[in-house]
Order: sequence, then structure tokens, then C-alpha cells
Amino acid sequence: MIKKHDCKEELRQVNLKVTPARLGVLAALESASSPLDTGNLTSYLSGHGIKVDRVTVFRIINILTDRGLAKPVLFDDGKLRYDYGSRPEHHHFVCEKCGRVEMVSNCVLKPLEKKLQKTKGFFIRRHSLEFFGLCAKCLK
Amino acid sequence: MIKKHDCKEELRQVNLKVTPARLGVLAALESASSPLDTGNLTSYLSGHGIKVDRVTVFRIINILTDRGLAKPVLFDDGKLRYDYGSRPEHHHFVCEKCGRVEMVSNCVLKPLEKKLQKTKGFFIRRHSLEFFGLCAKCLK
DNA sequence: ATGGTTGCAAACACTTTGCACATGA
DNA sequence: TCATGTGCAAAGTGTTTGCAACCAT
Repeated sequence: MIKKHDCKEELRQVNLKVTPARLGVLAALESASSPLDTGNLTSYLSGHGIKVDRVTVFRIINILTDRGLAKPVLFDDGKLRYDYGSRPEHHHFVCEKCGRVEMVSNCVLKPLEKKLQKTKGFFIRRHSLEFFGLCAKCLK
Repeated sequence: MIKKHDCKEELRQVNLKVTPARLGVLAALESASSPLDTGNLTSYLSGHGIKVDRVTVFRIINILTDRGLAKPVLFDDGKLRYDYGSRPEHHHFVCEKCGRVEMVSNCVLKPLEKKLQKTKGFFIRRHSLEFFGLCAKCLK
């Protein structure tokens, strides 16, 4: 029987030792429906009986980002949040009133990127795209 | 004879008093070809003989942003930069090697935004979009 | 055993706040 | 004059660093 996401295995594959804190961070990212900041992660861990220092959370999230297991997302507040690394490419809609975050998957930028590559010579590695506004509930 | 951008007038139009520091910040933003952070602004001011405290620069840039005279831009380093407010809508390409920033004007997101509005009920006020990669020079 | 990991204290960078003084309208 | 703007000191966040102790392999 094969688990869909084996966090231990993920860690080993990128040469990281398996520790409770790292497993916890991966689990948190995987289960979250929207990106988490380091505060969220710390609470998640302590809520699951894993006691870690803030500093360790920063170190873990940084190394996971380096190794591609987490992806940084920047919203308008300037605070870094992190997304589970192996989700398909997507962007976010953030409700400015209730803070709700929804994933947006249809990305229509490939053609534009190709055009920029041709006309300006840019080699585009990636882009960041987030939408801000009001969600259906807050609109009422 | 009409000046293209009269900073004093811009300030008055949004009910702000005209002060040397504010004029300097507006001039800096207007003349810059890429967004500036508060450090850049402070240097620009002192370089032009206008002596201001960091704190004042923060206050000025915040109020200009409130009133729409400046626009905040967030790159991947998480540091806030600011763009001159009354430029036409555009996004940026950031070279990850040399740090060069170029404006990208062709935005193709309107149709996607409309679709999201219809299917999900989001009222989208704005979006952030930046591209990251290597510029033509750094590619060689 | 030993090199990678963590906790703790401290340092850092960026931004905001409080209050008294200064200045533009 | 008087509301607004500014300087200075201090506090608040989010993040990184140094070092000794700890633990996964």
C-alpha cells in the first residue's frame, strides 16, 4: 500500500534528516488549503504536540523552500506565506475583507511569457500572480 | 505653459500640504524607471539637499499610497517598493541576476478576471503580477 | 561517532507609534 | 492661528545569526 504523500520519503529525497518538526511543517503545508505563515506553522506544530522554537520554523521553511518542498507566496501585507511544494501551478484570490484565500488555477500567461521572450529576450523562470478583491460572501 | 506633472498641484488635489519632503518623494518616484524602496527615497532626498528622517519618508509614502499618488509593488524579497501613482497599468520583469527591472505593459488578465467574476462571484479590484528570470544581458 | 538539527539569546532590517516642536495655508 | 507635518526616541514585527547542546543516521 502506497501513501500518496510520504513526508518522510520527501525529506529523504532531498537529503534532509527526518525530524518531528520537519514532518509537522510538511503535514501542515499539505493539509492547508491556503498558504501559511511561520506563525501559523508554529501554532500548528504546538497544537499537534510538537514543541519548536520560532527560529527553527524559519530554518525549516527556508530549507524546504530551497529544496523545492515548499513554495513562498507573497500577499499584499508583505508577509511571507508558504504553500505545499508539489501542488500543480496555481495562483490565489485574496478577499480584502474576510481574508479568505482561494486557489485560481487557470493561468493564461504562457503566451505573454513567450512573447516577452521573443521581443525582449527575457528568460522567464516564473511569475507571481495574485488577485485581490471581495469574495462572494463579503459582496452581499 | 502647462507642466506635464505638477507635483504641487497633485498634492493639493488630494488635500495634502506642499512640503519639500513630499515634493522630493514625488519627484523621485516620477523620475525613477523602476519602483523605489524607502531607503532609495531617503537617499534621493538627501542627495537633493532635502534632509528628512526615515520615519517621515515612511509617513509620506504611506499617505501618498492612501491617496493614490504612489503605488506599492512587492517583489520576491518581501521589501515594499513604490511606483509613481499615475502611470498606466503595468507590471514588472525582474532579472534575478542583475536586479534590473523592466516594465511590462501588455496585461492579458482581463478575460480571466471576468471569468472568475462570473464563475466564482469574486469582485476583483486589482491584481499583482511580476515576472522573474534572466534578462537578455545576463543570459549571454 | 559525527555531522546535521535545534534552542536560546541576541542582532538585524523594516515599519509604526507617541509626543513635543515646527511649519504651511 | 491652527491643523498638519516632522524629528527623535522607542517599541513592534518578521527574520537571521552564533554558539553550545542534541539527536538522526
